[in-house]
Amino acid sequence: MKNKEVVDLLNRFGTLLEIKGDIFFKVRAYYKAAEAIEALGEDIEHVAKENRLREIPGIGAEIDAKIKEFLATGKVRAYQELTKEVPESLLELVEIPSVGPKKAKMFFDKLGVRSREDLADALAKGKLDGLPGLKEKAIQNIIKGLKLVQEGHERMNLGVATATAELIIEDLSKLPEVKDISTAGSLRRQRETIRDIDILIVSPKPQKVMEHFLKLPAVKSVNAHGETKSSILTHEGVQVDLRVVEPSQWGAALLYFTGSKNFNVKIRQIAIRKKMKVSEYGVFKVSGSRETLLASKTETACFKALGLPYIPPELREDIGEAELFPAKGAPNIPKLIELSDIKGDLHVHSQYSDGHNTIAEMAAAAQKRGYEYLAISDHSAKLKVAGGVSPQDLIKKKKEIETLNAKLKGFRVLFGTELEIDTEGNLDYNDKILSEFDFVVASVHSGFEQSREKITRRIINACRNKHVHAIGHPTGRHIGKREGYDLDLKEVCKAAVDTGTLLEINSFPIRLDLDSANIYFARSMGVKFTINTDSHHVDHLEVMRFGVSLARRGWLTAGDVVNTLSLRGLLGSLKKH
DNA sequence: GCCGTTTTCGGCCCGACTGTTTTCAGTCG
Repeated sequence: MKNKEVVDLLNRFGTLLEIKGDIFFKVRAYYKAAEAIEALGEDIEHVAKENRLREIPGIGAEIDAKIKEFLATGKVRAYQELTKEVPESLLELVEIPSVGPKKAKMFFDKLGVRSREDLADALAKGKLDGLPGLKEKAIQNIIKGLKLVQEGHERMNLGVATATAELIIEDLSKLPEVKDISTAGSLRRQRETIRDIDILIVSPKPQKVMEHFLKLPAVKSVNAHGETKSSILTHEGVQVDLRVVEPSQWGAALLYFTGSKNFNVKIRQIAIRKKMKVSEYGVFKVSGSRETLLASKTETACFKALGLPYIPPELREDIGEAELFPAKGAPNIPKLIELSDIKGDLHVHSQYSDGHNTIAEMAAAAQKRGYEYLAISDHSAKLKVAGGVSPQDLIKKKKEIETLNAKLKGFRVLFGTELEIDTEGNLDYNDKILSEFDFVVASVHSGFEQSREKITRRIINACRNKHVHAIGHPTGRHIGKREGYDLDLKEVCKAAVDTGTLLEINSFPIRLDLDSANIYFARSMGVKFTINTDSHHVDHLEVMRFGVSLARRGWLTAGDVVNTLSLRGLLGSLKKH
């Protein structure tokens, strides 16, 4: 999939135009197109080949042509022309906090600064002194920003962000002045990766809350602090933004700070059409210069005032925008899956392969979570680095599970495997062995660099085996480490639907694979899913919440996910041998 | 550059904070 490359290209295009000083709406058109493709889920090369790019909202004739040129030649002539005027390396400059397109342009025009290195050099030589609109404080901020960006302020995964936020929320919640508290922003929308943590608080005494916040032990430095808004950096380099609002503004503020940015734009456009206005202070009726407050206390009331149903935070994205804001009529919001719908986990490891805990320990932990079943899906023999289970040990493992099941009440351990799909697309165990398992999830752990055709063929081959129930972590990505392998997801979805094979939503925070855009796309193809944790420790069972969030972001209902079924229902729904 | 139950031309979301300013531009979300 070249989606990410196209997204990068369009974002770079937009930023370079912005530095050049082109009109803002043109710049935004590029950003909007990039966001639309990020939410696509489908392989952009497919879409381009079938000449459907212009069906994507935000892509018109110009960007359509540029994407096609890029896919065909790997280059875009207009982009190369642009970089002659505005060097590509200036993109490094706008990544520095407090340096935007205007300053980047000024540094380039007046000082010939082309990169972060140049800027550091110019700073050291005091060349920024005397530039218009730039005094001591601003220069200090640039120095700080430069240091920050050199240390790396990467997006963190949902697991890390959640842990950080929950610590801070726990601390702030103890204050009697804090009446209500919630995450906002991308964390509340449960995006797979988070840059900054947003926290919203209701308090009649904002000053007290702010004072306490700025003195939290986690705080390393303060970026900004005002009466209602402050921003800090933790020792781990995580930016946390806090807003404090009046009780009467809770709903409007929560709606606003949850975003996404494009979602806010969208509902404001709707408001304008209805002669209304939406801000973080409420939904207002506008007539002439008069504004009358219609709603602000709860999110539900704000949506209602706009003539919309309640839209869960996970859906406030570009994904599914066409369903969310249909040209005619009201959005039809499905009843999304919830964590409490999950009745079991079908992909966890035990000491038989590379897990830390015994089967009995894993089972006890799962039962404690209220599950009805747990499939112990250890690695298959070939994955030696992860202690793959030999055929001889499988016999022992199956016996152990049978003995344990005889003792357990209202709970069943399933005999599973995470089956290796080898570099040629062969499966690790033979059909006779495979027929013994209750559950088989087949995964790719090798040959990541192979061509799209080859990897796709390997996975489709696994789908075609009648004993394979699911494909594990289908794209193989590791957030922050490596992209997934080059996969033709559409073909895999077709094969999955044809053969009744499930696609896994892997909840482990560094995987979160399929991602939400992929899930939304696969759902549209008719795929069914299983949400698993890939736990290697009893504590990992907890990450199921992230998989469910992902499923919600992909618009899934409980009916789309097999491990919401009772044990009987599950066994009945799995591919027949 | 995109888009159309206000429009094929003329619009395109809204506000806080900072640092520099004597009224506002730039940055950020």
